[in-house]
Amino acid sequence: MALEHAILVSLQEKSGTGYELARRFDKSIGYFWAASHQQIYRTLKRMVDLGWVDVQAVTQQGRPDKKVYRVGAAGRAELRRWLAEEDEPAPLRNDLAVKVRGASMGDVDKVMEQVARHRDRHAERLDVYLAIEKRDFPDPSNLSGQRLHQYLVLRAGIRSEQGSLEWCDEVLAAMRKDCERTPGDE
Amino acid sequence: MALEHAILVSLQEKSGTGYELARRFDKSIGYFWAASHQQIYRTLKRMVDLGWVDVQAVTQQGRPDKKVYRVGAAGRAELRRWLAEEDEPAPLRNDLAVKVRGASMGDVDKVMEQVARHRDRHAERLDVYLAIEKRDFPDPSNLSGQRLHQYLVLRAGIRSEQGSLEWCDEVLAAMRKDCERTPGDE
DNA sequence: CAACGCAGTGCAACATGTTGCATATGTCGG
DNA sequence: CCGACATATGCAACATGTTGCACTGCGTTG
Repeated sequence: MALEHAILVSLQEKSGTGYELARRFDKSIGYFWAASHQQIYRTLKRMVDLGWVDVQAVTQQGRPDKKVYRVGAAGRAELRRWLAEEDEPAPLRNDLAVKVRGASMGDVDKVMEQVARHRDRHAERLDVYLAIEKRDFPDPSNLSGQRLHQYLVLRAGIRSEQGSLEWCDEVLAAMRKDCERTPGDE
Repeated sequence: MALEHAILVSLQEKSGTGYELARRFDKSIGYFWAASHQQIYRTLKRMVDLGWVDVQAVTQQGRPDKKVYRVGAAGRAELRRWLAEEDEPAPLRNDLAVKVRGASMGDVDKVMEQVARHRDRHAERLDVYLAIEKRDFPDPSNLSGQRLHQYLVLRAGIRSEQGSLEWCDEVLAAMRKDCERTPGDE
């Protein structure tokens, strides 16, 4: 598992509260590892028990108190261990593909609508990523170290969305053509 | 959720036992929706309780008895309902990307080894998919209906593996170049 | 003959993720 | 002034997925 590890990476980049982490997981890190705030709070607690992170309560005025988390020595060791660990690519879970495979068992048009909707979502995401690329990494060939790694992860997001988008278009084109050829039946 | 629905699609294509389903989920359907046999047995039981599928016990000689599952009317209705249902693309969970993002917090070379291993895995998968494409769909432009849908799902697998592979190569190239430029430090 | 793999079903315990709710305070707009 | 929104943390119940084990009986291989 890796939510702990995603949190370690994020906290190592910058210490912060559970709340702040939750917001990071709504953007940047969250683009390739999703997590809700409940999951984050629960996991942070466990990580404190494991000794991976240290907490520091901070009393605030005008705002609720907060707890700042920092990666400790044990956390850094665990992170290094995990980074070097061998693991297999996670098996796929593509529900839209399941729908396409079963399309003829229901309303084909409705399935095509779903594909079109996903297509648009992927296009939106892609726009977001491309905007970030343009804004934050205008000259990618000169990046190095941590900045380079951040850029490469963004590239994963871009490629992934582009791939999904193109597949949706391929599906729509093929299914439209098939509808024309076999009008009204199936 | 969709394991039930993936099972409905698979059973609708062809009735069978839990064991047979488990093997299908090790190939074809399983290429885009993974499931273990325990999950499948448990889910089949629930689907019987829901009235979506019918069971028929078959006593065999020389082999353990088996239970053949068939999609019933309620199951077909549920499948049609789900196929038409709107849902959002699932959030990403890319642990390799997390490792790349955190690479400089550990042994960069080890992370590159992981990327290279994933690269090879994706290349293997891609070969499998391309072989299936060649064998089962030599002339894709003439497909229609269910066969077309099967083909399109295979295309999703091909595109996905190709995308992952290319990303791994991009990462390896960029990180190697970065290592040469900043030898020994960081 | 023992060990292993295939066919076949299943439980129990655990890990992880989701959903809904609870709680507190300050600011800002209508 | 009231409600919405941001800040900030958390529990409880549930759904889903993972891991390890148990049991049967046949055929093959060492």
